[in-house]
Amino acid sequence: MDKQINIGRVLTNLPLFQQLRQSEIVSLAAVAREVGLSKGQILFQKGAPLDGFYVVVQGQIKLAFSSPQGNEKVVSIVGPGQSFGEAVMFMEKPCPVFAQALEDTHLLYLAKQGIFAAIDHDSAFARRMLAGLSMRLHGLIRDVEDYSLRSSTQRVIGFLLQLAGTPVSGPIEFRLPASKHIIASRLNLTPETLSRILHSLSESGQIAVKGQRITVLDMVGLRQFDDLPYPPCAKDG
Amino acid sequence: MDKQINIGRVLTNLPLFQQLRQSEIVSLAAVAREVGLSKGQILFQKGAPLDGFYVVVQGQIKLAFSSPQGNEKVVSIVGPGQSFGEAVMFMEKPCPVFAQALEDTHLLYLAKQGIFAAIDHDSAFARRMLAGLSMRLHGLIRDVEDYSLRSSTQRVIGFLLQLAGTPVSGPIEFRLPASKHIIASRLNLTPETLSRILHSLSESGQIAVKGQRITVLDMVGLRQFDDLPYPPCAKDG
DNA sequence: CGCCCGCTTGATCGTCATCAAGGGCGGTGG
DNA sequence: CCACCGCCCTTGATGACGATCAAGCGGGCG
Repeated sequence: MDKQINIGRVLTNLPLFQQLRQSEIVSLAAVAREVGLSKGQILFQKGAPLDGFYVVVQGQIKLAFSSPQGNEKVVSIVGPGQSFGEAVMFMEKPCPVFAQALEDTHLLYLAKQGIFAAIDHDSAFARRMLAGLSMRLHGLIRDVEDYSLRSSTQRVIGFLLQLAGTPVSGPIEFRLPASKHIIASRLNLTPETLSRILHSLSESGQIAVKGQRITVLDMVGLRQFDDLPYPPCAKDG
Repeated sequence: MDKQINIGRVLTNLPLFQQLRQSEIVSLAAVAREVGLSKGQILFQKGAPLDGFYVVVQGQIKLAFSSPQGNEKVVSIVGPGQSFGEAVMFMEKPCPVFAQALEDTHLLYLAKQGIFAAIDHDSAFARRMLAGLSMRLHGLIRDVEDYSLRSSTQRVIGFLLQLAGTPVSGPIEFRLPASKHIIASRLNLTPETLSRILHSLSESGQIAVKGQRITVLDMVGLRQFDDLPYPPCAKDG
């Protein structure tokens, strides 16, 4: 296995650590541990304490919880360059979600001692952590907003538009970042409902679906397309 | 108006600033501004930038957003000693919610320059801010969990139990922290549904309701009471 | 070739929102 | 002190959205 990764290099490329001094990167790297997970493996269970946090180097981690009835709700899908677990680390409470690898995944584990040291040395780093957590918070508020006052179709549309990226005119193609039932859960839908919504969107000529491959035909049109199954004219035919 | 508040004293009593040196409290107090709001007044609109954050000295602030259709969803009800807006301040992005006084309210506004200075001087303060944001994040995740995989009855029960405080046996009485339609929105319910649920809970002998005054008759019983209108035996008669 | 898994499609059901009135309580004014 | 009004809250009837249950389909891989 010569796929040995250069921890310092990975850290340097993370947004969080972008402006850290080299010496600090080195000390962080010293407390970093590599973690390999194979697809389906659980990294930690809901309720576990965390003495550090994780950075995804390669692969994908899902954060989720499940109801007593066995239903599972995906809170977040974490990809390369992104991190998770900071909040739990700072809070020193049981983790509210569990973490599972969606594919073979390579992580870095950063123990809190190193992070605290970096905070002590460099208040700009502290600010960046604060900004990072704030972004995370913002994202969750968006989720709450979505779940609270948007229909399932609107959530799907929002999700697709987000994946499509910067609004340009003309068709855009991309892949779903995970299997459809994972996406469905992330959007608080059943797989059946997601399937029907994608179907109806493609029937109305807004998108094209081919497996995980989605083509948004017209971003502005899709954004307008708010819920209206048969809006103007043409109820017949 | 001799009801002049002592800013330093208020700050000292906040959990966030508990262990700050006196000198730091003084410099924070120097950048703090008092803000008075009367009931119903909007503090800031959704989308506004924030150059600092707020602490509630007295009164109540609701944080909410509203859909294009005019529906309003309360994200949080902030009471005395609690703060809000930190995340937006650190993020330097438009605020995802608007803030409105639920009653005549007295706030402290802390400009970010002062906070950043405190972070620079005292990394323990930085950690406490990080822990604070992490708690907030945790709370939002709980909300998402509630909305995603709990029924409306379960959400109401959870809310009541939280208000009831530490689990003791025997009846506990308390007041709802706001009018019922605000509570309903906070729980992602319509007022009608909340009313019906409270009614059914009191019919089943779990609670008693008198205006904003709630009596939980038995906390463990209520916690068990998960959704089951006719749970054990007796399907007949 | 055949199996398994992820996805789709159809039929039905439940939960909760919506629409529409009807109380009750507090506040104000006569 | 009583009458009136407005605001919450309640109660009832109905409907829609999305979940659930139950098959079918298709494609990748052994």
